[in-house]
Amino acid sequence: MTDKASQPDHSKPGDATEQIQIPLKELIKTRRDKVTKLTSAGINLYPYRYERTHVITELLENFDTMANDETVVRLAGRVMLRRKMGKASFADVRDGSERLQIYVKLNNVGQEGYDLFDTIDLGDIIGCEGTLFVTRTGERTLKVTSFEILTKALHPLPDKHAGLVDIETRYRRRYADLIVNPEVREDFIKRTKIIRTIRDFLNNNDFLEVETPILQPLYGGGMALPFKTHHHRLDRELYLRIADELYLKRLLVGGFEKVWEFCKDFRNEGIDRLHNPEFSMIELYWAYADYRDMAAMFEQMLRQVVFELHGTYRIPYHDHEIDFEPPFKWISMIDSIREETGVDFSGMSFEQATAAAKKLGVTGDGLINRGKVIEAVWEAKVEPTLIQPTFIADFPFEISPLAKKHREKEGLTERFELFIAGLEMGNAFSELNDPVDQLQRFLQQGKALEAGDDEAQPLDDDFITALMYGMPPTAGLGFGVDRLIMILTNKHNIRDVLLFPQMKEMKEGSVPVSKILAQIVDEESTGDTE
RNA sequence: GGGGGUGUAGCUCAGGGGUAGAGCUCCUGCCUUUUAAGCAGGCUGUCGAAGGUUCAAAUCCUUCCACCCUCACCA
Repeated sequence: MTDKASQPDHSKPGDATEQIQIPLKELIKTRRDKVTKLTSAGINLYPYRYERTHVITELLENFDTMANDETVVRLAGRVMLRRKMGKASFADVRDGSERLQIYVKLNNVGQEGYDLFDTIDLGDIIGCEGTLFVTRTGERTLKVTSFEILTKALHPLPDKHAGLVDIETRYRRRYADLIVNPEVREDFIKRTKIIRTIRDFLNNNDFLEVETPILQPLYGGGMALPFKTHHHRLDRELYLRIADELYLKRLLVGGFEKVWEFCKDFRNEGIDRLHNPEFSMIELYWAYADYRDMAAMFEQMLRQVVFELHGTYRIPYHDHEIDFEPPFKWISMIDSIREETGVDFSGMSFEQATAAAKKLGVTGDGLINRGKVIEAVWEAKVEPTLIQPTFIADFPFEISPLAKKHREKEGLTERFELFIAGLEMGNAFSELNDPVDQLQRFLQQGKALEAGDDEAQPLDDDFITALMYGMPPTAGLGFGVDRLIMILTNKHNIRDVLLFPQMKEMKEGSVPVSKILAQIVDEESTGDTE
């Protein structure tokens, strides 16, 4: 078919004059040729709108009645399969709700219409009008009396049976993944549903949804490396937020008593199955409450979200069944270590704790204070064992610079984290509101920064100023939305709950599709075809 | 960053020093209730990239790139 008389130009890759010789080009060209041919025949393959009477689920719900009444209906969707038998054809059309078979017969659409239907490729988006009937094999079907092409697809669809399996392509071209893998679509609908349920819960509990800066002059509220950027007019460094905590607390100072934010946060750290550089957190702050109150509310929220999605409190996650029926287990960090190892770290000095940790086989570079040592022991010995929802409470003072000192326990803070299936699902404090204490914590963090802890938090002068105006006693909570969704949709990798996960740049080995298209169009205009 | 694995047609995958393979897609023909429609015929490849070994490399070696799993650190 293709004339190979002219040798491909073996110039450098990326050279625009290089002749692309791959099958994909022929597939695209075949489709493109249909467009030019039909366009010159006066048919617009990219029209502006189509008047639908129903989406497919609506047709299926009222199928018998509408079939009996021979109601004329109009639907639109993508052609997923085609079965041609001479002068009649079947096709499967999928819209945003469901799939339906259509039946296109020469007698019903005329020669011109049937010829047009012949040009349709898998992936094209069409609109059709007709009546409903059931085939003799029992399949509910639309008998088409007229149709039009609403969008011509130039790129072929993945395999109609096997679908799109390659994980890398699924992430890089999520649109293709969504077209051919309906279960992926379902998972992302679940994501939206989960977030909506949380939003409803917070609204119903009189929490005010607010928005605070993503571009921050100073980062804080978490332990992480930030993304840095530069504002030209202001000529100053700005950071993408790693958390919104310090801004929400300023609102507590300002008199809002229950606030929350759905926040996109950014952390300049590794990418793996649990981490994406941008991710979603929900943070909420509740005046006149403490961390115990927050734990009770968090339980109720999760309970409601789980039930809303699954209709039960016990859900599968990999090899486990997770039971979300409150109350969740509550245990202090130090007690949990003692339960697991028999070693009691309470009251230990830095030196004693280091020695005890060493005996347990826990050592490391970053263990620069007592709190870090205890945390490291806990992470090694306890965290992996936490399958059922468990609150770990009362973290060491040194690793909790924004939490209030524990009202009874020396060296600890009023802080909990929730763990489910070994994943951290939330972090909450009785929020530190004594400006002097907070100032001292910041100064201590400054020392940690100097000591090589590059995740220690910088001093935020305006935040201290705000606390000097007075923040009421407050409980605060932040939790990772993506991880919660992972648990609730039984996904092992954060990329499966992010529509467009961060990927490295593709550098070699593939021809840009747009370049193929540009070359085809170029050949059309120069008449250099066939 | 360490260890293990993968990369072959648009998609799903075989092959494994000597002519590049299959199914689906696509193209042509037949077929007016099929359904992964069927039947007959046909087109299609920088075998991830760059080097090396060899008479000969998709295959063996080295380096690099991307992706997956895993370990260490962070949500």
